[in-house]
Amino acid sequence: MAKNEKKMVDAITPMDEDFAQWYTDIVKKAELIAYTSVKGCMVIRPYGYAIWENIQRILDGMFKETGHENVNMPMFIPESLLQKEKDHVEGFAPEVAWVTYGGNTKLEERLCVRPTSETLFCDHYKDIVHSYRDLPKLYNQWVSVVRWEKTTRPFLRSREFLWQEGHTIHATAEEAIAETEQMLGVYTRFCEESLAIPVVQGKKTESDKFAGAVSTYAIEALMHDGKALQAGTSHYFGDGFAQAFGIQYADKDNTLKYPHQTSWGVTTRLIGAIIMTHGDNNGLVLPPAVAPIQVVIVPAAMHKEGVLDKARGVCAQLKAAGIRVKLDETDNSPGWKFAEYEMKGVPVRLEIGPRDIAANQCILATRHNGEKTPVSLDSLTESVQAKLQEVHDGLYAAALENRKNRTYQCRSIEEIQAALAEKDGFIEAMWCGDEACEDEVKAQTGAGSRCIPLEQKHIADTCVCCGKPAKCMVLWGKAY
RNA sequence: CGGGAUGUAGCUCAGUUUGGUAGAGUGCUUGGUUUGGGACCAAGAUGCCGCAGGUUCGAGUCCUGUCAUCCCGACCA
Repeated sequence: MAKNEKKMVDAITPMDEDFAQWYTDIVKKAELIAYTSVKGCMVIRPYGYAIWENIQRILDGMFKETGHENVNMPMFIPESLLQKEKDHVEGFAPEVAWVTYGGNTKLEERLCVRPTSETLFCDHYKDIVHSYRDLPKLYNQWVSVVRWEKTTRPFLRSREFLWQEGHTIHATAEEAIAETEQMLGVYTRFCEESLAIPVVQGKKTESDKFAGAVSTYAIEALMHDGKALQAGTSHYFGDGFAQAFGIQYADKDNTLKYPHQTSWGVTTRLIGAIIMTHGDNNGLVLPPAVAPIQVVIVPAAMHKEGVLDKARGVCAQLKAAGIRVKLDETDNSPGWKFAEYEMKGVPVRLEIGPRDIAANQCILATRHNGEKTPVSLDSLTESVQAKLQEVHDGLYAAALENRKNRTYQCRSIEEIQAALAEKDGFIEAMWCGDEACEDEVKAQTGAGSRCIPLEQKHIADTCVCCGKPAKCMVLWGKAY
């Protein structure tokens, strides 16, 4: 026992000791990723990819429900195309990867590997949008993009990452703005209802906007270590891209007009958010909606007559009810299996042994709080389904509680410094709207502006930095 | 891109100071005993010592370069 305990401690670095190492241990030991020989490019292993597939499936359904269609753009962008919108190219140029040869032929024009696909969509919209009848186009694609980051971390910042990028084009600014807001809402619902991650919706400040956008909205989540993670973004472009790319449509009154565009995206970073929101010192903790395995069945005294048959029966029954269930029939010891599936964050574990079978029950253990309760085999499916919902609610409540405990309202830079000296977290503080103050707060506290929350609070009358009249409340925090 | 650390078996690492036959634990394979919180015994397999140069009779060990990973900053989903 003592030996076993030591092993488990060795298995993973405690969160409080070294949060970054804890994170790295989890992504490797839960078999989410493997490194490759190219910096910042990782193998997303089956267990990690299965989480992404669940994210995709749910989000894709939400996109379809709101009228979007999937398309697929090429991964190469000619340099001249990338350069059509000035702010956009300036924002992305430093981190694009280039292709200059096709086979052994030097290309006449070098091609950039897409860091994002606004330019490709615009080039296409130019050809297919001519009339108000052609609008809107509500497109999305699930692809990978490349950004040549200097420092990389699995899921949080890799050079190639998987994402979805929605690109829509509308007749009017109002419609486009409504779309931007709608998709921010979709992301918020998804994070809260499927990932059990509470988020703050807000607008980015001018300095933090997406390259080429009129306005950028984002959802911000607070990780377990008190750092902020941007979990999704939604941009309104106005007609700037349309002008740069020459996209025009004839309106009902036969005048030529520039359409208005949006784009929005979430990435595999969401998996990083799940890890850092719900994980603990025993490993990953997955929200049931995206867990590749929702229920693992661990038979005890597996060799005893009837145990395996019963376990298989239970497995089939849960599977028939649409639950993602796995029965582990390997000859590893039960203790090994407990630790293994805890590491992998499986939300619910069922233990079935001779004693349980005799009592017509099994033991149901929940990963997030370690509780074990006996449940009757007669109503097992219902019990498991109810428990999965309970787990989700418990995860969400705990994450919300953590955010609440770590959100500080500050009226001066000194108060911010004092709050962050205790523990990193979100700072709610007023801002005059001046970029110099934004920079000053970051320089003095380490906390940058995360967003201007849609839900505003009145903390004070004056800017936290310069003391001039405040325009709005800003959410500040140290960021990933 | 600056500062620091590390690359040796699938994994964690020792060996580098003082150059001389490639090591341990764990995992893996096989057989047996086990199985209600990471079981035990026995036998076996596994190495471009990150990569490229150099010094040397001889390099895991010394020198130069390079690549990757981790941490801390600046930039970013």
